[in-house]
Amino acid sequence: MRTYVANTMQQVGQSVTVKGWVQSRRDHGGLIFIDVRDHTGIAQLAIRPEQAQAFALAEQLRDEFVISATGTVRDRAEGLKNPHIPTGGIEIKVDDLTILNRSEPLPIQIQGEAMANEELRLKYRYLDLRRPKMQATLKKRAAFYKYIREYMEAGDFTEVTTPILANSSPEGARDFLVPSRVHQGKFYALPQAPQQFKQLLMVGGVARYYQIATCFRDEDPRADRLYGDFYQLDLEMSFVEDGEEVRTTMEPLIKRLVTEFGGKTLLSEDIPRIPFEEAMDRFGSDKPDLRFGMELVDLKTELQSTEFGVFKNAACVKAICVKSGASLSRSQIDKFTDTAKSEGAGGLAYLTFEDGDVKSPIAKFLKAEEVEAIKSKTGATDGDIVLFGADSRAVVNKVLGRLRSEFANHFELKDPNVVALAWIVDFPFYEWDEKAKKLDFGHNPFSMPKGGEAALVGNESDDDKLKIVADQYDMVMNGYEICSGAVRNHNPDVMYKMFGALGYDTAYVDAKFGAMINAFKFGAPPHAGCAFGLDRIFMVLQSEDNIREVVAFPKNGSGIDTMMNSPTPVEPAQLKELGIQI
RNA sequence: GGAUCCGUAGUGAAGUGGUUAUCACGCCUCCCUGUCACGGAGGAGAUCGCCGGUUCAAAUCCGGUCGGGUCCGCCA
Repeated sequence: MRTYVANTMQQVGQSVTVKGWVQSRRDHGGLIFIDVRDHTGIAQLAIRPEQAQAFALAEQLRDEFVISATGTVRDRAEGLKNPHIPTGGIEIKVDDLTILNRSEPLPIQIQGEAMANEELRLKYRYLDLRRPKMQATLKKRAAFYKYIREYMEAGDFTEVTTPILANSSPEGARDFLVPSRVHQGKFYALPQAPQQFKQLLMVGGVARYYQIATCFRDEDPRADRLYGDFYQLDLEMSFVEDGEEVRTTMEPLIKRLVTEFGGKTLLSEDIPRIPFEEAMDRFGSDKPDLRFGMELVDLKTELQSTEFGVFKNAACVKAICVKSGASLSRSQIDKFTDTAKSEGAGGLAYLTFEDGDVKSPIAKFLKAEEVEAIKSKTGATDGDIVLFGADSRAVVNKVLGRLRSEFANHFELKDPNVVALAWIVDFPFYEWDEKAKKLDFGHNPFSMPKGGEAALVGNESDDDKLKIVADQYDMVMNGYEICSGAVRNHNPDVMYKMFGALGYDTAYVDAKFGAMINAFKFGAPPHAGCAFGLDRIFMVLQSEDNIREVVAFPKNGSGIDTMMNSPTPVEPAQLKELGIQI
């Protein structure tokens, strides 16, 4: 029978068999030590020439050979103990050794810190997973799911699985299409989210639904966004009064995941509700990191009569004050300027307050009282730097919002042990699509406008429509969007009107969302819900800044699985059977 | 689709125009009875991602290309 390495400590004086991998071999000529590793830890084997067969085999061992060793557990003498590992007080005097499998030298290092070369780690992920940190991550993730399920079950949510072979949906992300052999020329699509199914469950009388759902999106990845498939805690509740009911139902879970499960500290037990417009004004982002201040300050009023052209001609002038930022070197400021430009800024104007004086390339364009007003409004004191954005409101927010985050990184203001949560509410229903020069849905076309059908009355112009607020909410965790939800539109008439406002007629809505719109005609209860991005939440809880670190087999940044070599071409015969030509 | 950074033995790194490209780990041979990232002696292993250009001379400078990271677009 096999004894786990971690349990050998309790078996002193007894014979045990341990099985695992060779972590290291220390061959002293007449005495060989083997560190054997299993999923519970590392223990030392001692093999002497008296056990001739075992000794001969031990001489052949190399790193990562798979072995079984039987021997007696015994206490180590004083001075021979290893304080660095839990089993350091004992060792196993081996009588019998078996090589279960051999191993070539590993193409990656699995001891110590993770290698910088992620490409190789992913190609040999099955080896990378032997790393204790990765082992711990997989176990922790299983516990994470269990914790969530227990909360949902206790909250009277019913887990329902929904189809993986679903329909292509015209809005949103690019679909993964799946050809049908039986119905040639027709395609399924992998669900970007179980959105329509869960709403149909509401119509079907499921009071509270949840699912740890696999979602599929064929969009370019980011450090915090996986390519291809990822996991959401998807949920929906019927007969809710408003979005607040969903938020207060789910908020305790997230708080407990942060504290009880994740062992981190909440910035505040009180989770703020911040309207979208306010978030954009104060933080320049709809997913602000609230662990630090450095809020955007509007200076248009203070600078209304300025002669400085850059400020005078801009629709919007805002600034952020970076505490102790006067210490930044010229080249550091140049780097932040490049960042600002990449976000659409023409440049990056700034004022440095140092030695009771103000220093800046633009100081000569500003009147003394203007500098004073800026200093006062931004709260700048000696040693600070104030940086400006002057452009359209959208550009200013984007630039300063990005800089706010970058400066926080630079000055290490993001405490990794603290988690700041916020609900961003009241998203605009429609957005102006600058490329297409027309209105489009902001977030989710299935949301209820705040005020219901009445919100649409009298709003004929694009400007009016842009003011319509959706009953939509995101949860934000340390600057990451971790949840998106809404009170859904369960009224077919309102649905037709919301699409109609963008020029889509009834026939279009019926064609694209026929099942749902039809279902809503048969007594659909009011309902609301949301979906939490589980990979991303887990990433933050694990203090990782790359989401691939918390996933067993992620695709790389090009959407390729270099380990399995997918995607791959397929046999012509397979294509023919599906009626597909490339 | 765009921007930007990176690419040097199996692995991780050093090397910013000039002898035979340096180091650590790993690998091979030998020695070693208390190590624990054991130690000692010796050895093999790199057309410096690829192609082209500049130069008397290129890992190094320039252009292109391929691969990877990050960001923008995109992600209802």
